[in-house]
Amino acid sequence: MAAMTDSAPRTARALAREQLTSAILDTARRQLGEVGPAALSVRSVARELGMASSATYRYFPTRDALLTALIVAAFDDVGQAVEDADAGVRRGDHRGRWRAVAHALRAWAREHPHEYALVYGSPVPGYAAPTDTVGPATRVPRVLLGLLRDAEQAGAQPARGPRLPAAEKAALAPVIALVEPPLSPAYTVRGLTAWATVFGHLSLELFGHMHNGVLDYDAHWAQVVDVLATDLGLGR
Amino acid sequence: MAAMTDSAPRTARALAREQLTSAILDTARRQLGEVGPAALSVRSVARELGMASSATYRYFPTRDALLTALIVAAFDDVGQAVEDADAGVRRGDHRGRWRAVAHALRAWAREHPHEYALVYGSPVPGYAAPTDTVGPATRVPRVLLGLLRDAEQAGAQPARGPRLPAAEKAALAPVIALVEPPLSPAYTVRGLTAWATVFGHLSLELFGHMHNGVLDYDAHWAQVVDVLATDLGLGR
DNA sequence: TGTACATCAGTGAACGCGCGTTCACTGATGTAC
DNA sequence: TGTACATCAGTGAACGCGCGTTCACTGATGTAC
Repeated sequence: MAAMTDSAPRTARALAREQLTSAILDTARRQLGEVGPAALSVRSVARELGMASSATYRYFPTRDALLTALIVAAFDDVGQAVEDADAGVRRGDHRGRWRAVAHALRAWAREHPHEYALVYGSPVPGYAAPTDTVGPATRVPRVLLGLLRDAEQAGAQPARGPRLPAAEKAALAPVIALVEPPLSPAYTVRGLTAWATVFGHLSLELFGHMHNGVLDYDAHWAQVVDVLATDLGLGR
Repeated sequence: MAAMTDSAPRTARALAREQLTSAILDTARRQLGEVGPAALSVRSVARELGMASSATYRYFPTRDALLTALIVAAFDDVGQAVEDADAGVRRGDHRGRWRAVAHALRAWAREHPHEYALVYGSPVPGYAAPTDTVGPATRVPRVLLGLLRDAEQAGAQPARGPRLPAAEKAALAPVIALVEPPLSPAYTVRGLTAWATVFGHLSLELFGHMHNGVLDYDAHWAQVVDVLATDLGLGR
């Protein structure tokens, strides 16, 4: 008679299913952190959980489905970390927000190098990402764009750059439209450039291409983030 | 009596060995271009060449050795392309050189996406690069640094940025020392940042992370290269 | 120039491995009456 | 509340595959005298 607390799992079965699903996901995630995306195997996950490998097929119909779930989880994880970092800084402190976001992104990448590689590294051979991953993938860019929009609304101006051809303005339409009110094209170009710089630095650092050039990644990263903040015309 | 033209291969055996070695390498390269680094297999290369898989072990003692040779070849290939591009422009035209170099780099990456992934993407699982790859890997950075040094010697100045802490100057010592006379730290920071931007852009583009944001990669790339040229204080 | 021996290239079979996925099955849980 | 049937979860064996690498071998090429 009293209304049930009817969130999804009501029966014992549904509850068990929910738990095992996330147990599989957690284990897969742990193993991913050890062997990397290409070597992730259904059998080995099942082995660690002490179940028959065929049993996992009740939960993920295919290895690709498991990978997709991991990708979504990784995007959500980094998205959350970045959103939290952004939320922890006073709205008007745009440079502070940028720093916090950049720091959170790098910290996440260094703590989860294989997950970073899974979502931002070379594509996993034979795997084609379904559209489910698109939404979670935009969380990080949204934070960055939102912060730039706030800065621009507050009167910030990016460093001067070359003129913007009409072709380039047209090319950027989808990004520009991601936030409301929309970013100016000039700001968008700077934002995309900074975005590339950040991911370029992280990839070069994580994949070992700076070993012979830079002695102190922390110091250099801080400097790069500050250079970008200046180019983006963020406060201070 | 007449002095022999004694470059390395004199006997029929040595000649055959040289030819088969490069036949294996070429085939491996072709297959790499189709399946990517992680899926590259000794057996499949041998199959395509019509030889027993065990025979390849006379030439490359291990799969890793084959991968290493491919990595070196890829670095040399892109290094050559970039050096040629640089050499094709009048020395004093620093912006032109930068553009040519950037264009060559992207063209190479787009023509050889799997080789790009091999050398600049996520590490191949279970593979540890030996020191043989270090030399070829520096060809591209050397071109970039050389061009920046020329620009700086000619009086170019990078866009203003934040002050450089002593820790950062120290961190950059190895890069700074790569060219003679050495680059200023401020210029080095800008150079490294541009380097990260370029590779970040290429990785995001090649690995499909710009699909939903940018409509015209060519236009956007041209713009990014120009923005970087401006930030690097290169002519025009 | 010819012979005897050493070196090398290539073969095919085999070892041992792990993988993704399917299938017929048993037993437990849920549902309708 | 109890019974009959349907649904689901988990098992273990099996299929078929491809991989890296080793090994004993045969036959060709090179070298020393």
